[in-house]
Amino acid sequence: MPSDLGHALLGLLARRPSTGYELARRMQRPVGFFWTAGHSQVYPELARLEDDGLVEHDEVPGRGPLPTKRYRPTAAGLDALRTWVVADLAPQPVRDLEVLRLWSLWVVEPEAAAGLVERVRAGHAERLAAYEADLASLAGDPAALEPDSPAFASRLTLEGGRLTRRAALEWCDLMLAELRRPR
Amino acid sequence: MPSDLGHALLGLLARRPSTGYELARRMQRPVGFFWTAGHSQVYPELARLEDDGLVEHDEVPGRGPLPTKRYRPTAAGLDALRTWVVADLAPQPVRDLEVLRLWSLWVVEPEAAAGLVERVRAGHAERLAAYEADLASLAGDPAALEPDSPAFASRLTLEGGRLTRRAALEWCDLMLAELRRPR
DNA sequence: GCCTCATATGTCGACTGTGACATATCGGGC
DNA sequence: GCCCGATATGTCACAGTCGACATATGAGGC
Repeated sequence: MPSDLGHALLGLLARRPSTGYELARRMQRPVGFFWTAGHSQVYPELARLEDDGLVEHDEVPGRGPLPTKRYRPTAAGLDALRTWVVADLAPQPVRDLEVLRLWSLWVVEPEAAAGLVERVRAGHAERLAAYEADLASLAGDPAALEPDSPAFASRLTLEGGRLTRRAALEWCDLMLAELRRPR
Repeated sequence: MPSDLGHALLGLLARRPSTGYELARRMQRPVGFFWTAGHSQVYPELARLEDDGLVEHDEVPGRGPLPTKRYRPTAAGLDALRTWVVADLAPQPVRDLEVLRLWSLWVVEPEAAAGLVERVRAGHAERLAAYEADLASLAGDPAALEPDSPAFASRLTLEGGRLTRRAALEWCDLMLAELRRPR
């Protein structure tokens, strides 16, 4: 039973075989849009997946001090991924530091509060731009319309990011209007 | 320097003095909408905050085996909260298990994928209902319009939840339409 | 009278996640 | 010729989180 991180790695490898180093980079982007991991998590997790027979590797020429290993999922690994994707999932607790701060917005002056909201808004705008850039690069790809293609799933998750970030921007504008309403 | 959890507790106590037990409940709802903690986290964190002089307590009659302590923030605690609210914050990494699964949606049959999306949609709908219930209970409160009132910050965060969950529902409907489009 | 639930505080071990440390090579710019 | 950054794999210590364990009382239902 791999962890969530293990399934994230299986999801990456199902799209394309990779070395641990490449996986760590792919965990920053595009997967980092909704799940992140550093290389110090990736390497031990790959070893566990291999122990469980869910991935296998061969060695390729590389530039590191240790042998460079290229991993790919086994048939059992793909099965585990398919099972996990549609398995029951508990209601997900939200963990959002920005909203936690906004919840205590009333303790500071409206002026300072508006400054905070501006910064939060900028973060959402930046993310929205990243989503739209990635969506644009998928726009011409006919595979993005086929439900059994990775590009299809990529497009849908990016659409989700776009919709939620747009809503977040709308929310920030609402807050700014209220904080700056003359009183 | 308290942790994020410590600031969350200060934010709760700034609204209303509470016992550790009450704080643990309040961390499930309403704060649990965007940050959760169990009582096993709350008690040690309260002790740390008291060591740092940010909260203080008196003992009140109670039904537990140990003395029941009611905590309130000190002046230093309120200062720490105000400072933290508007402090610089690093871009927040997203960590969303549902989206991580959806990103591997392409490995399963569209039928099964649609089932997953239906369940995700139901979770969003449930949360949206909770936000709207809490918003309704604030609707008649004139304090919810005053930026220096806790009710004001509560209302804004709930509005944010409403907007983002509505966007999530819209997204789920989009995915369902694509997965069930005849081919 | 008894059982159960809510009140109430706390500890402990397991797991996860983060950043720093360690090591070594190849390619490109100065 | 030299330094730097990217490639490449791994370990370790620390902090945060979560569920289980431990304990004890008062209130209400049966």
